[in-house]
Amino acid sequence: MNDEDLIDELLHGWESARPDLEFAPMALFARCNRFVTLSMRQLEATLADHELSVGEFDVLSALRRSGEPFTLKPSELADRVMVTRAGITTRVDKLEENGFVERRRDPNDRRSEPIVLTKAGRRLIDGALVSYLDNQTRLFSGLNPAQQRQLDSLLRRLL
Amino acid sequence: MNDEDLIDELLHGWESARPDLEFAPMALFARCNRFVTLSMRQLEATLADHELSVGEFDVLSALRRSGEPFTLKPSELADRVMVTRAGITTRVDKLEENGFVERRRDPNDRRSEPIVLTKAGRRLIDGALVSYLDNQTRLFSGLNPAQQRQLDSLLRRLL
DNA sequence: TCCAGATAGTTAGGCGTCTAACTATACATT
DNA sequence: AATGTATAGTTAGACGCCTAACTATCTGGA
Repeated sequence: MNDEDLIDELLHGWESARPDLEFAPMALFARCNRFVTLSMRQLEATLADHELSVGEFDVLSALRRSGEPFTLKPSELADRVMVTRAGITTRVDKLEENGFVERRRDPNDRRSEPIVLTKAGRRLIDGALVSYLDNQTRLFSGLNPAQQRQLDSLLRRLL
Repeated sequence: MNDEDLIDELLHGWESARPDLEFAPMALFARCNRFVTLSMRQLEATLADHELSVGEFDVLSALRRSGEPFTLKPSELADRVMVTRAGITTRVDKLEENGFVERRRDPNDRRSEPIVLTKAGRRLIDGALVSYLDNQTRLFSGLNPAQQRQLDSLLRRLL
């Protein structure tokens, strides 16, 4: 039984239990959700080859794409990675322990602890990025370029 | 700054940091992910009006659409709700505590503990279902029916 | 200058899920 | 019938995120 069947089964179950209601939007969302969930699992497996969790990858990514000097404050990271500051604290704890980032001091504001990507961190993210992009490309390989643009435009409308 | 901006910013950040790589699929997935995440938050808020978590709603749903006598074994629930059995145990614990389901005994197999929807549970799910469907309909209200069919067909291809 | 309120980050505690180990029961083979 | 293996469900412990409370520091107005 594949995923298609599972969601169709959900739909048919409801339609026979409550023929008075309209379930198409529910099934549509279920498919979105399922796609994202399955994709995240693949992503986790891909990044595990680099001994990175998705959360850690996201932090290193934000630092990497911020450009020289690859430094962001925890609050900036929280905004970009869309996680609370508490979440950033624990991710940075682990990354620092493994030597991929360092906490510095801001001479102008002693409350602030800028996070900087180390050389090892940069090597790691640059390597993992290639695997990540390969994976994302593969996710959508069932769609031709025109269909990918179509999906993108539908999602933009939804957001 | 809305979500569109956030993902476009992600894309532009990468494109200037690594102009040698192709980031369109990454951005496409980011949009899928963001849509699902935001939608789940709305769903949580909607179901909170009925004092239900999404997880509990899923369990009651599976029982409701299984039809008379609204009974499923934990292992069947786990398959349909796509959660491990351990997860079902804790959800059922809470639902049972609140009187929405009951654990019965299977005379043919004493290992098995069929879960049955109570009258109160049925009232609850039938009420919450309407809110849930309203919410899902609203999620996709930015798309016309043809666009919704288009999205559905793209997702089917992806899964 | 001093203090009230804002802000940066961490810590504590809770929630929901997972995996793995465990208990109880059923079944199949001899 | 006895025993080894499979199956149903629960429990234990870890993980990662959240919210809320906390500490330290900064800033603007009396």
